[in-house]
Amino acid sequence: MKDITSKLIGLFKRGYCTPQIARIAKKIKEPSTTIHYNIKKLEKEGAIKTYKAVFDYKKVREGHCTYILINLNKGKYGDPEEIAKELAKHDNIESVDICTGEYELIIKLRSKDIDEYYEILKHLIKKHNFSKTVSMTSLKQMKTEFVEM
Amino acid sequence: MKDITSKLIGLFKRGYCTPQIARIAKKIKEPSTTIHYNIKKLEKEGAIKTYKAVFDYKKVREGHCTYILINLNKGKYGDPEEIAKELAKHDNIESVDICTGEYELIIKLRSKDIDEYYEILKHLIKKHNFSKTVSMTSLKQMKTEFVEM
DNA sequence: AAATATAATTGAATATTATTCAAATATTAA
DNA sequence: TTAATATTTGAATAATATTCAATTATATTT
Repeated sequence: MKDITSKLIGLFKRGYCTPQIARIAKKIKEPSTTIHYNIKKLEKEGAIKTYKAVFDYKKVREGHCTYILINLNKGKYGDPEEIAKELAKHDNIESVDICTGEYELIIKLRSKDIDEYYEILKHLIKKHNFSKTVSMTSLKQMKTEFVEM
Repeated sequence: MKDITSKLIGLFKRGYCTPQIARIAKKIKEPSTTIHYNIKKLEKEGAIKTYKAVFDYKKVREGHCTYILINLNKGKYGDPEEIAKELAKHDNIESVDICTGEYELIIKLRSKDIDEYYEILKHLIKKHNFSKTVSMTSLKQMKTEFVEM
């Protein structure tokens, strides 16, 4: 066996998809060349970042999902934006936002299970020296990435 | 003018895209028929929910982004799952999770600006009778839907 | 208001890509 | 070991995206 599946999941997580121009043309009853023109325009303007897949994350071994509110340690440990950029590179982190309110950062972390979640969080706290974290684990995901589950 | 753009954004928010089989085949150096077979399998299993676009949300009039932590009013106002399902239908809400911790729900809300955000939140509080909400507005979105910004 | 420039729409032709099918190979179950 | 099932693959076909040139609409300038 070649395990093409996991390669596909990796690629689809952030790209390797494309619009269905013919289907859209039928749907909104316009010529496909018009649709094509307008899509290319959105892409050139940078309004569209990428085309990607949305998964049933339980079925792709990322069923555990936690929102983590983070307080950073001020001073010598680098500025929040740098830390946020670092976090954004992590493959298990779906989103990273610098926020208003009690916490400086909010991240959404997906993992296989609670054990993997714990290992990742432990590692992140150590690496970036967070002064405080509050975790909210999802018991039921009703909607993700604008897609109802 | 036909304003095809806003129709496209609406459709791409949750679908009307498809995998690029030929490009994947080149990338991982396997025959495109093999890629095709494996993708169809993932789709049949329900592992892939949809293919969609990710936007630069500032450029599609959804630049304001807030995480809202919610406490529900117990009792007569319906169970959390029903409310979550209702919220999930809302077009400005990117995600809805039922959570552990101090708050029962966490939602991610995208709007044009702070005024629209305020109107939507006011409406939601009134409609679903939340007992408490805490808002964390994103000052900078470093990553969304697994896509770095 | 007219003239000009720019942007958007569209049909026809072409290039690219997905899909189907049948056969071969590999894996799993009996 | 055999039979059943799942996966891989090349060749042929069907469907789709893309290019191009022409038309129409919109915005800008005089």
